[in-house]
Amino acid sequence: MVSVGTVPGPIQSIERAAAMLRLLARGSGEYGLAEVAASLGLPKGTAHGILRTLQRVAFVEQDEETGRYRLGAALLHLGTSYLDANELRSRSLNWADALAARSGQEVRIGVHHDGAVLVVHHVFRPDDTMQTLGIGAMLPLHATAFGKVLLAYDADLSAATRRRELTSLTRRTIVTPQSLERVLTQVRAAGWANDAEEYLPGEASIAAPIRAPGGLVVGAIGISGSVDRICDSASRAKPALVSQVASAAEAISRALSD
Amino acid sequence: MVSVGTVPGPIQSIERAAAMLRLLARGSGEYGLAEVAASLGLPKGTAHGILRTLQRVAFVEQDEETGRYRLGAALLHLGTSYLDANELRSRSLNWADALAARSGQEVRIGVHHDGAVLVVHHVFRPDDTMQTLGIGAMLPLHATAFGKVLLAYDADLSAATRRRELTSLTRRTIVTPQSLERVLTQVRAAGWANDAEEYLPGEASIAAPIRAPGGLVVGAIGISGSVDRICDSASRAKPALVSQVASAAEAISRALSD
DNA sequence: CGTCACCGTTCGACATTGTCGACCGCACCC
DNA sequence: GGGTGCGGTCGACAATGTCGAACGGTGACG
Repeated sequence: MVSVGTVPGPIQSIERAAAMLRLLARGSGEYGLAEVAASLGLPKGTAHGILRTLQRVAFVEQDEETGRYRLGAALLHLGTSYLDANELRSRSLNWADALAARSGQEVRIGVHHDGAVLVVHHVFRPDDTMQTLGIGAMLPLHATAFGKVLLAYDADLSAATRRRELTSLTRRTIVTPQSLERVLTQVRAAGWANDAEEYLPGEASIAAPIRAPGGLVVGAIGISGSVDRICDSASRAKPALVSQVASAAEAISRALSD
Repeated sequence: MVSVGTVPGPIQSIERAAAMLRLLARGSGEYGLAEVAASLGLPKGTAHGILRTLQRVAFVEQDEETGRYRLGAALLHLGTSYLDANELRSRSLNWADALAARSGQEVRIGVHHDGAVLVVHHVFRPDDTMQTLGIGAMLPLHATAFGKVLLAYDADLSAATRRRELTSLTRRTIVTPQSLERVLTQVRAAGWANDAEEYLPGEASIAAPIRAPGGLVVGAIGISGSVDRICDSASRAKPALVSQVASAAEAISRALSD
Protein backbone atom coordinates (compact mmCIF):
# COMPACT_ATOMS: atom_id res chain seq x y z
CA MET A 1 0.00 0.00 0.00
CA VAL A 2 1.75 3.13 -1.21
CA SER A 3 0.89 6.80 -0.81
CA VAL A 4 2.77 10.08 -0.90
CA GLY A 5 5.78 9.49 1.30
CA THR A 6 6.15 6.36 3.32
CA VAL A 7 3.18 5.25 5.36
CA PRO A 8 4.36 3.75 8.66
CA GLY A 9 3.06 0.34 7.59
CA PRO A 10 4.66 -3.05 7.64
CA ILE A 11 8.05 -3.65 6.07
CA GLN A 12 7.38 -5.11 2.65
CA SER A 13 10.43 -7.34 2.38
CA ILE A 14 9.77 -8.94 5.78
CA GLU A 15 6.15 -9.62 4.87
CA ARG A 16 7.27 -11.14 1.59
CA ALA A 17 9.83 -13.31 3.37
CA ALA A 18 7.14 -14.51 5.79
CA ALA A 19 4.81 -15.31 2.88
CA MET A 20 7.61 -17.29 1.29
CA LEU A 21 8.13 -19.35 4.42
CA ARG A 22 4.41 -20.04 4.69
CA LEU A 23 4.39 -21.14 1.08
CA LEU A 24 7.28 -23.52 1.73
CA ALA A 25 5.35 -24.99 4.66
CA ARG A 26 2.61 -26.19 2.28
CA GLY A 27 2.13 -29.11 -0.03
CA SER A 28 5.28 -30.93 -1.03
CA GLY A 29 7.34 -28.48 0.95
CA GLU A 30 9.76 -28.06 -1.93
CA TYR A 31 9.52 -25.39 -4.59
CA GLY A 32 11.65 -24.08 -7.43
CA LEU A 33 12.50 -20.40 -7.71
CA ALA A 34 10.07 -19.87 -10.57
CA GLU A 35 7.27 -21.57 -8.62
CA VAL A 36 7.90 -19.42 -5.57
CA ALA A 37 7.93 -16.28 -7.69
CA ALA A 38 4.75 -17.24 -9.55
CA SER A 39 2.92 -18.31 -6.40
CA LEU A 40 3.61 -14.97 -4.72
CA GLY A 41 3.30 -12.82 -7.83
CA LEU A 42 6.88 -11.59 -7.64
CA PRO A 43 9.54 -11.19 -10.35
CA LYS A 44 12.16 -13.92 -10.18
CA GLY A 45 14.93 -11.46 -9.32
CA THR A 46 12.96 -10.25 -6.32
CA ALA A 47 12.10 -13.75 -5.14
CA HIS A 48 15.69 -14.84 -5.56
CA GLY A 49 17.02 -12.01 -3.41
CA ILE A 50 14.66 -12.92 -0.61
CA LEU A 51 15.41 -16.66 -0.85
CA ARG A 52 19.14 -15.98 -0.87
CA THR A 53 18.80 -14.03 2.38
CA LEU A 54 16.51 -16.60 3.99
CA GLN A 55 19.04 -19.25 3.05
CA ARG A 56 21.84 -17.23 4.58
CA VAL A 57 19.98 -17.10 7.91
CA ALA A 58 19.15 -20.85 7.68
CA PHE A 59 15.40 -20.28 7.43
CA VAL A 60 15.51 -21.92 3.99
CA GLU A 61 17.66 -24.65 2.43
CA GLN A 62 18.35 -25.32 -1.22
CA ASP A 63 18.65 -28.85 -2.55
CA GLU A 64 22.08 -28.99 -4.15
CA GLU A 65 21.02 -31.36 -6.86
CA THR A 66 17.66 -30.00 -7.93
CA GLY A 67 18.05 -26.35 -6.96
CA ARG A 68 14.67 -26.42 -5.21
CA TYR A 69 14.02 -24.62 -1.94
CA ARG A 70 12.56 -25.88 1.34
CA LEU A 71 12.25 -24.75 4.95
CA GLY A 72 15.47 -24.62 6.96
CA ALA A 73 16.61 -26.02 10.29
CA ALA A 74 16.60 -22.70 12.14
CA LEU A 75 12.82 -22.74 12.12
CA LEU A 76 12.69 -25.91 14.20
CA HIS A 77 14.65 -24.28 16.96
CA LEU A 78 12.48 -21.16 16.84
CA GLY A 79 9.31 -23.26 16.86
CA THR A 80 10.50 -25.19 19.86
CA SER A 81 11.55 -22.02 21.63
CA TYR A 82 8.05 -20.68 21.09
CA LEU A 83 6.70 -23.82 22.76
CA ASP A 84 9.12 -23.58 25.67
CA ALA A 85 8.04 -20.02 26.35
CA ASN A 86 4.33 -20.76 25.91
CA GLU A 87 2.88 -20.29 29.35
CA LEU A 88 -0.39 -22.04 28.58
CA ARG A 89 1.55 -25.11 27.62
CA SER A 90 4.04 -25.05 30.47
CA ARG A 91 1.26 -24.73 33.02
CA SER A 92 -0.72 -27.53 31.41
CA LEU A 93 1.91 -30.24 31.17
CA ASN A 94 1.16 -32.10 34.37
CA TRP A 95 -2.62 -31.92 33.98
CA ALA A 96 -2.32 -33.16 30.44
CA ASP A 97 -0.21 -36.15 31.50
CA ALA A 98 -2.69 -36.93 34.27
CA LEU A 99 -5.62 -36.75 31.87
CA ALA A 100 -3.93 -39.14 29.47
CA ALA A 101 -3.22 -41.61 32.28
CA ARG A 102 -6.74 -41.37 33.64
CA SER A 103 -8.66 -41.47 30.39
CA GLY A 104 -6.35 -43.81 28.52
CA GLN A 105 -6.59 -41.53 25.47
CA GLU A 106 -4.23 -39.16 23.72
CA VAL A 107 -4.45 -35.61 24.99
CA ARG A 108 -3.88 -32.41 23.04
CA ILE A 109 -3.95 -28.74 23.81
CA GLY A 110 -4.73 -26.29 21.05
CA VAL A 111 -4.89 -22.54 20.52
CA HIS A 112 -6.32 -20.46 17.72
CA HIS A 113 -3.82 -19.54 15.05
CA ASP A 114 -4.48 -18.30 11.51
CA GLY A 115 -8.02 -19.60 11.23
CA ALA A 116 -7.26 -23.06 12.60
CA VAL A 117 -6.38 -24.93 15.81
CA LEU A 118 -2.63 -25.03 16.42
CA VAL A 119 -1.64 -27.99 18.61
CA VAL A 120 0.81 -26.77 21.25
CA HIS A 121 0.95 -29.90 23.39
CA HIS A 122 0.41 -33.57 22.76
CA VAL A 123 0.51 -36.51 25.19
CA PHE A 124 0.51 -39.90 23.53
CA ARG A 125 -2.02 -42.57 24.47
CA PRO A 126 -0.50 -44.54 27.36
CA ASP A 127 0.00 -47.73 25.32
CA ASP A 128 2.58 -49.17 22.98
CA THR A 129 0.98 -48.36 19.66
CA MET A 130 2.91 -46.31 17.12
CA GLN A 131 1.84 -42.68 17.28
CA THR A 132 2.87 -39.55 15.41
CA LEU A 133 3.74 -36.28 17.06
CA GLY A 134 0.89 -33.83 16.81
CA ILE A 135 2.58 -30.68 18.06
CA GLY A 136 2.54 -27.97 15.44
CA ALA A 137 -0.33 -29.52 13.50
CA MET A 138 -3.16 -27.30 12.33
CA LEU A 139 -6.65 -28.74 12.84
CA PRO A 140 -9.84 -27.38 11.27
CA LEU A 141 -12.02 -25.26 13.53
CA HIS A 142 -15.43 -26.44 12.37
CA ALA A 143 -14.74 -30.17 12.36
CA THR A 144 -12.97 -30.75 15.66
CA ALA A 145 -14.01 -30.53 19.30
CA PHE A 146 -11.01 -28.25 19.91
CA GLY A 147 -12.07 -25.93 17.17
CA LYS A 148 -15.68 -25.81 18.31
CA VAL A 149 -14.55 -24.76 21.78
CA LEU A 150 -12.45 -21.93 20.37
CA LEU A 151 -15.28 -20.84 18.07
CA ALA A 152 -17.92 -20.96 20.82
CA TYR A 153 -16.14 -18.32 22.87
CA ASP A 154 -14.84 -16.03 20.13
CA ALA A 155 -17.59 -14.16 18.32
CA ASP A 156 -15.26 -12.61 15.73
CA LEU A 157 -13.61 -15.91 14.89
CA SER A 158 -16.99 -17.58 14.72
CA ALA A 159 -18.39 -14.96 12.36
CA ALA A 160 -15.31 -15.15 10.14
CA THR A 161 -15.51 -18.94 10.05
CA ARG A 162 -19.16 -18.95 9.09
CA ARG A 163 -18.42 -16.55 6.23
CA ARG A 164 -15.90 -19.01 4.84
CA GLU A 165 -16.81 -22.23 3.08
CA LEU A 166 -16.97 -25.11 5.58
CA THR A 167 -15.04 -27.98 4.02
CA SER A 168 -16.58 -31.43 4.15
CA LEU A 169 -13.95 -33.80 5.53
CA THR A 170 -16.15 -36.82 6.27
CA ARG A 171 -19.83 -37.55 5.68
CA ARG A 172 -20.51 -36.28 9.20
CA THR A 173 -18.73 -32.92 8.91
CA ILE A 174 -20.78 -29.79 9.65
CA VAL A 175 -20.92 -27.82 6.42
CA THR A 176 -23.65 -25.18 6.92
CA PRO A 177 -23.24 -22.00 8.98
CA GLN A 178 -26.64 -22.65 10.58
CA SER A 179 -25.68 -26.10 11.82
CA LEU A 180 -22.41 -24.77 13.13
CA GLU A 181 -24.11 -21.95 15.02
CA ARG A 182 -26.60 -24.38 16.56
CA VAL A 183 -23.77 -26.64 17.71
CA LEU A 184 -21.81 -23.70 19.15
CA THR A 185 -24.85 -22.69 21.18
CA GLN A 186 -24.91 -26.21 22.60
CA VAL A 187 -21.19 -26.01 23.37
CA ARG A 188 -21.68 -22.78 25.30
CA ALA A 189 -24.58 -24.33 27.23
CA ALA A 190 -22.70 -27.53 28.02
CA GLY A 191 -19.26 -26.03 28.57
CA TRP A 192 -17.55 -28.64 26.38
CA ALA A 193 -17.52 -29.84 22.77
CA ASN A 194 -17.45 -33.17 21.02
CA ASP A 195 -16.80 -34.32 17.50
CA ALA A 196 -17.65 -37.80 16.26
CA GLU A 197 -16.15 -38.81 12.90
CA GLU A 198 -16.47 -35.24 11.62
CA TYR A 199 -12.74 -34.73 11.04
CA LEU A 200 -11.36 -38.27 10.67
CA PRO A 201 -13.40 -41.41 10.02
CA GLY A 202 -13.49 -43.67 13.03
CA GLU A 203 -12.19 -41.01 15.39
CA ALA A 204 -13.85 -38.80 18.01
CA SER A 205 -12.77 -36.09 20.46
CA ILE A 206 -13.96 -34.25 23.54
CA ALA A 207 -12.57 -30.80 24.39
CA ALA A 208 -13.15 -28.11 27.03
CA PRO A 209 -12.08 -24.45 27.29
CA ILE A 210 -9.02 -23.21 29.12
CA ARG A 211 -9.64 -19.72 30.48
CA ALA A 212 -7.23 -16.99 31.46
CA PRO A 213 -7.87 -14.84 34.56
CA GLY A 214 -10.93 -12.80 33.73
CA GLY A 215 -12.54 -15.65 31.84
CA LEU A 216 -11.15 -15.18 28.34
CA VAL A 217 -10.81 -18.52 26.54
CA VAL A 218 -7.19 -18.90 25.47
CA GLY A 219 -7.11 -22.53 24.44
CA ALA A 220 -8.76 -25.93 24.59
CA ILE A 221 -7.70 -29.23 26.08
CA GLY A 222 -9.15 -32.48 24.86
CA ILE A 223 -8.87 -36.18 24.32
CA SER A 224 -9.10 -38.12 21.08
CA GLY A 225 -9.42 -41.77 20.20
CA SER A 226 -11.47 -44.30 18.32
CA VAL A 227 -15.12 -43.36 18.24
CA ASP A 228 -16.28 -46.46 20.10
CA ARG A 229 -14.04 -45.58 23.04
CA ILE A 230 -14.99 -41.92 23.17
CA CYS A 231 -18.72 -42.21 22.40
CA ASP A 232 -21.66 -44.47 23.11
CA SER A 233 -23.60 -46.18 20.33
CA ALA A 234 -25.55 -42.98 19.60
CA SER A 235 -22.30 -41.02 19.00
CA ARG A 236 -22.69 -39.16 22.29
CA ALA A 237 -19.61 -38.48 24.34
CA LYS A 238 -19.27 -40.77 27.34
CA PRO A 239 -20.12 -38.76 30.50
CA ALA A 240 -17.18 -40.09 32.51
CA LEU A 241 -14.73 -38.88 29.87
CA VAL A 242 -16.46 -35.51 29.58
CA SER A 243 -16.09 -35.07 33.31
CA GLN A 244 -12.38 -35.89 33.21
CA VAL A 245 -11.71 -33.41 30.38
CA ALA A 246 -13.74 -30.65 32.06
CA SER A 247 -11.88 -31.20 35.34
CA ALA A 248 -8.52 -30.94 33.64
CA ALA A 249 -9.59 -27.75 31.82
CA GLU A 250 -10.76 -26.19 35.09
CA ALA A 251 -7.58 -27.16 36.89
CA ILE A 252 -5.43 -25.61 34.15
CA SER A 253 -7.59 -22.48 34.17
CA ARG A 254 -7.02 -22.18 37.93
CA ALA A 255 -3.28 -22.73 37.42
CA LEU A 256 -3.24 -19.80 34.98
CA SER A 257 -4.64 -17.56 37.69
CA ASP A 258 -1.65 -18.05 39.94
CA MET B 1 28.39 -4.12 3.95
CA VAL B 2 27.98 -1.11 1.72
CA SER B 3 29.85 0.06 -1.34
CA VAL B 4 29.16 2.28 -4.35
CA GLY B 5 25.73 1.22 -5.56
CA THR B 6 23.95 -1.75 -4.09
CA VAL B 7 25.98 -4.89 -3.73
CA PRO B 8 23.86 -7.96 -4.48
CA GLY B 9 24.21 -9.11 -0.88
CA PRO B 10 21.65 -10.17 1.65
CA ILE B 11 18.59 -8.05 2.34
CA GLN B 12 19.35 -6.12 5.48
CA SER B 13 15.86 -5.95 6.91
CA ILE B 14 15.34 -9.71 6.57
CA GLU B 15 18.68 -10.44 8.26
CA ARG B 16 17.74 -8.05 11.05
CA ALA B 17 14.35 -9.72 11.46
CA ALA B 18 16.01 -13.13 11.67
CA ALA B 19 18.46 -11.84 14.28
CA MET B 20 15.53 -10.53 16.26
CA LEU B 21 13.80 -13.90 16.20
CA ARG B 22 16.98 -15.64 17.29
CA LEU B 23 17.33 -13.18 20.15
CA LEU B 24 13.76 -13.88 21.26
CA ALA B 25 14.56 -17.61 21.27
CA ARG B 26 17.14 -17.04 24.01
CA GLY B 27 17.07 -16.67 27.74
CA SER B 28 13.74 -15.66 29.23
CA GLY B 29 12.24 -15.53 25.76
CA GLU B 30 10.66 -12.17 26.49
CA TYR B 31 12.24 -8.80 25.74
CA GLY B 32 11.21 -5.18 25.78
CA LEU B 33 11.65 -3.02 22.71
CA ALA B 34 14.57 -1.16 24.23
CA GLU B 35 16.31 -4.43 25.13
CA VAL B 36 15.86 -5.77 21.61
CA ALA B 37 17.20 -2.53 20.12
CA ALA B 38 20.17 -2.45 22.48
CA SER B 39 20.97 -6.13 22.00
CA LEU B 40 21.10 -5.76 18.24
CA GLY B 41 22.65 -2.28 18.15
CA LEU B 42 19.66 -0.73 16.38
CA PRO B 43 17.79 2.54 17.01
CA LYS B 44 14.45 1.99 18.75
CA GLY B 45 12.47 3.25 15.76
CA THR B 46 14.15 0.72 13.50
CA ALA B 47 13.64 -2.15 15.93
CA HIS B 48 10.03 -1.15 16.41
CA GLY B 49 9.31 -1.22 12.69
CA ILE B 50 10.70 -4.70 12.37
CA LEU B 51 8.86 -5.99 15.46
CA ARG B 52 5.60 -4.46 14.22
CA THR B 53 5.95 -6.35 10.95
CA LEU B 54 6.96 -9.62 12.64
CA GLN B 55 3.94 -9.26 14.87
CA ARG B 56 1.69 -8.68 11.87
CA VAL B 57 2.87 -11.97 10.33
CA ALA B 58 2.47 -13.78 13.71
CA PHE B 59 6.20 -14.52 14.05
CA VAL B 60 6.20 -12.39 17.21
CA GLU B 61 3.62 -11.67 19.90
CA GLN B 62 3.44 -8.71 22.25
CA ASP B 63 2.25 -9.10 25.82
CA GLU B 64 -0.69 -6.71 26.14
CA GLU B 65 0.02 -5.92 29.76
CA THR B 66 3.77 -5.50 29.81
CA GLY B 67 4.46 -4.53 26.22
CA ARG B 68 7.22 -7.12 25.98
CA TYR B 69 7.81 -9.18 22.87
CA ARG B 70 8.15 -12.95 22.43
CA LEU B 71 8.15 -15.52 19.65
CA GLY B 72 4.84 -16.09 17.90
CA ALA B 73 2.73 -19.13 17.08
CA ALA B 74 3.45 -19.14 13.36
CA LEU B 75 6.96 -20.34 14.08
CA LEU B 76 5.69 -23.57 15.63
CA HIS B 77 3.89 -24.46 12.46
CA LEU B 78 6.92 -23.63 10.33
CA GLY B 79 9.20 -25.63 12.64
CA THR B 80 6.90 -28.62 12.43
CA SER B 81 6.62 -28.30 8.69
CA TYR B 82 10.42 -28.36 8.49
CA LEU B 83 10.36 -31.62 10.45
CA ASP B 84 7.65 -33.13 8.28
CA ALA B 85 9.69 -32.42 5.16
CA ASN B 86 12.97 -33.58 6.69
CA GLU B 87 13.86 -36.68 4.74
CA LEU B 88 16.48 -37.90 7.20
CA ARG B 89 13.86 -37.87 9.92
CA SER B 90 11.04 -39.42 7.90
CA ARG B 91 13.27 -42.29 6.77
CA SER B 92 14.51 -42.85 10.32
CA LEU B 93 11.23 -43.06 12.21
CA ASN B 94 10.75 -46.81 12.20
CA TRP B 95 14.37 -47.61 12.95
CA ALA B 96 14.36 -45.15 15.81
CA ASP B 97 11.23 -46.71 17.33
CA ALA B 98 12.77 -50.17 16.97
CA LEU B 99 16.00 -49.04 18.63
CA ALA B 100 14.09 -47.61 21.58
CA ALA B 101 12.12 -50.82 22.00
CA ARG B 102 15.22 -52.97 21.71
CA SER B 103 17.55 -50.94 23.89
CA GLY B 104 14.98 -49.74 26.39
CA GLN B 105 16.50 -46.24 26.18
CA GLU B 106 15.39 -42.96 24.68
CA VAL B 107 16.52 -42.44 21.11
CA ARG B 108 17.37 -39.17 19.39
CA ILE B 109 18.47 -38.14 15.94
CA GLY B 110 20.52 -35.01 15.53
CA VAL B 111 21.95 -32.90 12.71
CA HIS B 112 24.44 -30.08 12.73
CA HIS B 113 22.92 -26.64 12.90
CA ASP B 114 24.56 -23.35 13.86
CA GLY B 115 27.50 -24.86 15.75
CA ALA B 116 25.42 -27.33 17.77
CA VAL B 117 23.42 -30.55 17.47
CA LEU B 118 19.79 -29.90 16.53
CA VAL B 119 17.52 -32.76 17.64
CA VAL B 120 15.16 -33.60 14.78
CA HIS B 121 13.65 -36.77 16.22
CA HIS B 122 13.06 -38.10 19.70
CA VAL B 123 11.58 -41.41 20.83
CA PHE B 124 10.81 -41.61 24.52
CA ARG B 125 12.09 -44.41 26.69
CA PRO B 126 9.56 -47.25 26.54
CA ASP B 127 8.41 -46.87 30.13
CA ASP B 128 5.95 -44.76 32.08
CA THR B 129 8.28 -42.12 33.46
CA MET B 130 7.64 -38.46 32.76
CA GLN B 131 9.75 -37.28 29.87
CA THR B 132 10.17 -33.98 28.09
CA LEU B 133 10.13 -33.56 24.33
CA GLY B 134 13.63 -33.13 22.98
CA ILE B 135 12.84 -32.18 19.38
CA GLY B 136 14.22 -28.78 18.53
CA ALA B 137 16.72 -28.81 21.38
CA MET B 138 20.31 -27.72 20.67
CA LEU B 139 22.98 -29.92 22.25
CA PRO B 140 26.66 -29.05 22.56
CA LEU B 141 28.94 -30.64 20.00
CA HIS B 142 31.97 -31.30 22.22
CA ALA B 143 30.12 -32.77 25.20
CA THR B 144 27.68 -35.21 23.60
CA ALA B 145 28.05 -38.46 21.70
CA PHE B 146 25.89 -36.97 18.92
CA GLY B 147 28.15 -33.97 18.64
CA LYS B 148 31.32 -36.00 18.61
CA VAL B 149 29.97 -38.05 15.69
CA LEU B 150 29.19 -34.90 13.71
CA LEU B 151 32.60 -33.40 14.54
CA ALA B 152 34.49 -36.58 13.67
CA TYR B 153 33.34 -36.51 10.05
CA ASP B 154 33.37 -32.78 9.38
CA ALA B 155 36.85 -31.30 9.29
CA ASP B 156 35.65 -27.69 8.95
CA LEU B 157 33.21 -27.98 11.82
CA SER B 158 35.83 -29.70 13.92
CA ALA B 159 38.41 -26.99 13.26
CA ALA B 160 35.88 -24.24 14.02
CA THR B 161 34.86 -25.96 17.25
CA ARG B 162 38.45 -26.35 18.43
CA ARG B 163 39.04 -22.64 17.83
CA ARG B 164 36.17 -21.81 20.15
CA GLU B 165 36.27 -22.12 23.93
CA LEU B 166 35.04 -25.54 25.01
CA THR B 167 32.62 -24.97 27.87
CA SER B 168 32.93 -27.15 30.94
CA LEU B 169 29.46 -28.54 31.66
CA THR B 170 30.40 -31.25 34.20
CA ARG B 171 33.69 -32.26 35.80
CA ARG B 172 34.10 -34.82 32.99
CA THR B 173 33.58 -32.47 30.03
CA ILE B 174 36.35 -32.32 27.43
CA VAL B 175 37.70 -28.77 27.54
CA THR B 176 41.00 -28.87 25.59
CA PRO B 177 41.25 -28.97 21.78
CA GLN B 178 43.93 -31.69 22.07
CA SER B 179 41.69 -33.97 24.12
CA LEU B 180 38.84 -33.42 21.73
CA GLU B 181 40.99 -34.22 18.70
CA ARG B 182 42.23 -37.43 20.37
CA VAL B 183 38.67 -38.48 21.12
CA LEU B 184 37.52 -37.71 17.55
CA THR B 185 40.34 -39.91 16.19
CA GLN B 186 39.00 -42.73 18.37
CA VAL B 187 35.46 -42.07 17.11
CA ARG B 188 36.60 -42.36 13.49
CA ALA B 189 38.44 -45.58 14.28
CA ALA B 190 35.54 -47.12 16.18
CA GLY B 191 32.72 -45.78 14.02
CA TRP B 192 30.66 -44.60 17.01
CA ALA B 193 30.93 -42.15 19.93
CA ASN B 194 30.11 -42.21 23.60
CA ASP B 195 29.76 -39.59 26.28
CA ALA B 196 29.67 -40.46 29.98
CA GLU B 197 28.55 -37.66 32.31
CA GLU B 198 30.24 -35.07 30.10
CA TYR B 199 27.05 -33.15 29.30
CA LEU B 200 24.68 -34.02 32.17
CA PRO B 201 25.69 -35.57 35.49
CA GLY B 202 24.49 -39.13 35.79
CA GLU B 203 23.72 -39.45 32.12
CA ALA B 204 25.47 -41.14 29.18
CA SER B 205 24.90 -41.58 25.46
CA ILE B 206 26.05 -43.67 22.51
CA ALA B 207 25.73 -42.35 18.94
CA ALA B 208 26.65 -43.49 15.43
CA PRO B 209 26.81 -41.68 12.06
CA ILE B 210 24.02 -41.64 9.50
CA ARG B 211 25.46 -41.38 6.01
CA ALA B 212 23.93 -40.16 2.79
CA PRO B 213 24.65 -41.98 -0.50
CA GLY B 214 28.32 -41.33 -1.19
CA GLY B 215 29.22 -41.58 2.46
CA LEU B 216 28.72 -38.00 3.66
CA VAL B 217 27.66 -37.94 7.31
CA VAL B 218 24.36 -36.05 7.51
CA GLY B 219 23.31 -36.85 11.06
CA ALA B 220 23.71 -39.05 14.10
CA ILE B 221 21.41 -41.47 15.86
CA GLY B 222 21.93 -42.39 19.47
CA ILE B 223 20.56 -43.56 22.76
CA SER B 224 20.73 -41.85 26.14
CA GLY B 225 20.03 -42.89 29.68
CA SER B 226 21.45 -43.16 33.14
CA VAL B 227 25.17 -43.86 33.08
CA ASP B 228 24.89 -47.19 34.87
CA ARG B 229 22.55 -48.49 32.17
CA ILE B 230 24.60 -47.22 29.24
CA CYS B 231 28.12 -47.91 30.56
CA ASP B 232 29.99 -50.49 32.59
CA SER B 233 31.73 -49.61 35.85
CA ALA B 234 34.72 -48.18 33.95
CA SER B 235 32.45 -45.70 32.06
CA ARG B 236 32.81 -47.68 28.86
CA ALA B 237 29.79 -48.09 26.63
CA LYS B 238 28.19 -51.51 26.85
CA PRO B 239 29.06 -53.48 23.67
CA ALA B 240 25.53 -54.82 23.19
CA LEU B 241 24.12 -51.28 23.13
CA VAL B 242 26.87 -50.05 20.81
CA SER B 243 25.99 -52.83 18.40
CA GLN B 244 22.30 -51.90 18.46
CA VAL B 245 23.00 -48.23 17.79
CA ALA B 246 25.46 -49.01 14.99
CA SER B 247 22.96 -51.38 13.37
CA ALA B 248 20.23 -48.76 13.44
CA ALA B 249 22.57 -46.16 11.93
CA GLU B 250 23.59 -48.51 9.13
CA ALA B 251 19.98 -49.43 8.41
CA ILE B 252 18.99 -45.77 8.16
CA SER B 253 22.01 -45.04 5.95
CA ARG B 254 20.86 -47.82 3.61
CA ALA B 255 17.30 -46.44 3.67
CA LEU B 256 18.68 -43.09 2.51
CA SER B 257 20.19 -44.77 -0.53
CA ASP B 258 16.81 -45.88 -1.85
C1' DC C 1 2.23 15.25 44.78
C1' DG C 2 5.71 16.57 41.62
C1' DT C 3 9.69 15.24 39.16
C1' DC C 4 12.45 12.22 36.66
C1' DA C 5 13.72 8.41 33.85
C1' DC C 6 12.58 5.24 30.71
C1' DC C 7 9.20 2.88 28.28
C1' DG C 8 6.76 1.88 23.61
C1' DT C 9 5.23 4.42 19.84
C1' DT C 10 4.72 7.77 15.99
C1' DC C 11 6.19 10.61 12.21
C1' DG C 12 8.47 12.31 8.21
C1' DA C 13 12.96 13.65 5.75
C1' DC C 14 16.00 11.44 3.04
C1' DA C 15 19.78 8.27 2.19
C1' DT C 16 20.04 3.80 1.27
C1' DT C 17 18.34 -0.22 -0.16
C1' DG C 18 15.37 -3.50 -2.37
C1' DT C 19 13.20 -4.04 -6.68
C1' DC C 20 13.00 -5.98 -11.02
C1' DG C 21 13.83 -6.00 -16.22
C1' DA C 22 17.13 -7.62 -19.17
C1' DC C 23 20.22 -10.88 -19.92
C1' DC C 24 23.12 -15.01 -18.94
C1' DG C 25 24.63 -20.08 -19.05
C1' DC C 26 22.84 -24.51 -18.44
C1' DA C 27 19.98 -28.63 -18.88
C1' DC C 28 16.43 -30.97 -20.97
C1' DC C 29 13.42 -32.23 -24.68
C1' DC C 30 11.84 -32.78 -29.37
C1' DG D 1 20.34 -27.98 -33.66
C1' DG D 2 16.78 -25.24 -31.89
C1' DG D 3 13.47 -24.10 -28.44
C1' DT D 4 12.03 -23.75 -23.76
C1' DG D 5 12.37 -22.90 -19.10
C1' DC D 6 15.31 -23.22 -15.30
C1' DG D 7 18.19 -20.70 -11.50
C1' DG D 8 20.97 -16.92 -11.27
C1' DT D 9 23.39 -12.12 -11.91
C1' DC D 10 23.69 -7.26 -12.46
C1' DG D 11 22.93 -2.41 -12.14
C1' DA D 12 19.67 1.72 -12.73
C1' DC D 13 16.62 3.91 -10.02
C1' DA D 14 12.22 4.30 -7.70
C1' DA D 15 10.55 3.06 -3.54
C1' DT D 16 11.29 1.86 0.83
C1' DG D 17 13.41 1.24 5.27
C1' DT D 18 16.03 3.86 8.40
C1' DC D 19 16.36 6.52 12.34
C1' DG D 20 16.42 11.06 14.99
C1' DA D 21 13.29 13.74 17.33
C1' DA D 22 9.39 14.08 19.84
C1' DC D 23 5.34 12.24 22.17
C1' DG D 24 2.24 10.40 25.99
C1' DG D 25 2.19 7.03 29.57
C1' DT D 26 3.88 4.71 33.60
C1' DG D 27 6.36 3.64 37.64
C1' DA D 28 9.78 4.89 41.00
C1' DC D 29 11.51 8.09 44.12
C1' DG D 30 12.00 11.95 47.27
